[in-house]
Amino acid sequence: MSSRNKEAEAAFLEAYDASAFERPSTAVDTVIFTVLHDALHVLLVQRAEHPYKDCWSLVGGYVDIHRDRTLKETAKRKLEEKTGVKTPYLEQFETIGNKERDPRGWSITTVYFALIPSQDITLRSGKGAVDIKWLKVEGGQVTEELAFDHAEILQRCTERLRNKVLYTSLPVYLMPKLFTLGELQKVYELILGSPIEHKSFRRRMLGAEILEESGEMSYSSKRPAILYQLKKSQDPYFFVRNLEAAGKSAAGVDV
Amino acid sequence: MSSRNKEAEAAFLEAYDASAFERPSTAVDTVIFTVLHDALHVLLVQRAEHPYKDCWSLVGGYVDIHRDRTLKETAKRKLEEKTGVKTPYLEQFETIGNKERDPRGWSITTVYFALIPSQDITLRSGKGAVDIKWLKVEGGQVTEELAFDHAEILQRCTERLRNKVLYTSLPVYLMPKLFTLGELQKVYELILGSPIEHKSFRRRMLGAEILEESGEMSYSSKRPAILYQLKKSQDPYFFVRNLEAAGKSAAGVDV
DNA sequence: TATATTTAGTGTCACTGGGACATTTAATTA
DNA sequence: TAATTAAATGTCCCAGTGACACTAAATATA
Repeated sequence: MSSRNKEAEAAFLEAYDASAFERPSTAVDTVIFTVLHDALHVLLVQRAEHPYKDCWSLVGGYVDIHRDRTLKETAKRKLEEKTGVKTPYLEQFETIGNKERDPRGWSITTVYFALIPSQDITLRSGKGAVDIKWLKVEGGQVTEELAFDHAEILQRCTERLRNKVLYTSLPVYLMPKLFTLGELQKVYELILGSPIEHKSFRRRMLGAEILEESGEMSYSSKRPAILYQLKKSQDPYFFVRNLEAAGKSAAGVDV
Repeated sequence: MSSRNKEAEAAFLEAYDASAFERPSTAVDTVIFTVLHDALHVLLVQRAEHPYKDCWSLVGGYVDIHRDRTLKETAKRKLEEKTGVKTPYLEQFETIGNKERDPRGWSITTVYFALIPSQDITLRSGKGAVDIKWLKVEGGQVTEELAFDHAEILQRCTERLRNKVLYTSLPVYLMPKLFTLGELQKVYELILGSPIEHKSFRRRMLGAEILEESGEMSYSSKRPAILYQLKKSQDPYFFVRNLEAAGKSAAGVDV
């Protein structure tokens, strides 16, 4: 539960001089996904300052025109500060700009989404944040109340992820270096929310020629499985043909 | 030929005080496509002011935080000012933000792309533009030198359009109210740059259930053709299954 | 040691969508 | 009246994939 103090926030906004700017504020927010305990999770930080003080929000911040050379650099910088991950799968999702989303006035945020494996990550709150944590995403939603329009962003972004997973190999970026096809399939199923016929799945993944056998095997309880890895210098993005009939209407289109 | 005066521009930039802003400038640019004389065209305006004075550029401008409620409204306003079209197919393409794209300093532009039928359009230069015209797009390029990074934007946006045309019905937004399947197929072929098998094309378009017979016929020289129209309240966006094998790597992904 | 269990991985069939291409249809024009 | 041309349909075949049965290889247990 977040404990947003509406009165303190009102006082803060009272003192805030929005008319000082003729330009919208420009931020970057990143929806950072990972798979944890067999569920899709998103990284959230608890805000240390007004507005939405103490509320949870996506990882993001203002573009720093002195430090950042590009928008994407802003996203990478914030992401690395929080997770230590330097080379995530990072894709621009959409840009939202309007008068209402931030009580301080006209603001623009460019939303990225990142996919990172949950291994080897040590979360750091850093300045500007009280706390930081992974939260389970179910049906595009999270149990905490989110700051600004972040709930809506998360919803749309999750839909986009699901939509892309139908015809791409994006989930490989949620996997550790080595993984079995069974493990990969589980991640697909967990994002899509429905089981996939395993023979078809193997046929498609192997047919896409984006994976290669690592030479090692996974010795769990039962029959060992081949450990695969992403081929070197593989495009970060590629089609794997349709998984079932793709829905009629497309997600992620700004109409 | 544009006649950009580099010395005058240098003087202008000399006088320009970039340090007055701690925020990037925020603009919207729209790649407005149409089909004219059996070729894909893009709408360009000739700049009246520095920088890139007299150069041709995409239709766009700064977000006006007093007039515009949303980013998309900025795009629509500019587009209507130039073409008179109020309800184009308008989709957000991508946002580019960096230090170098504008000589005045850090700038962000959100790029939209619009599809409009070439009928019923009367171009208006309006203020800020010396001239305005449609220019043929060939291989994602145009014969004029474009301002800022607009040549690159056009290139990428054209690629995205082509990619989408492979599996969507977007070209219907380039058509007049009534059109025959033959005419629609020509537009597909012209964007894709390769012929499409006509039986498959009809099967797909009619199978998508997005068109309906208007009741009227097109009486040209030979056998008359059924005039179709877009179904009322049709999603502005929908899949029509694959046209041939979709390429391996996806366009439009910000890596 | 033998058998059950479980997950990994394969074989194969049938269905579907779409490319290829031949055929028919309906108008105009010579 | 026949030729011409684009519109529209008929049909075949093939690739990709869902469905599902089957084999394989390890551990667990009797």
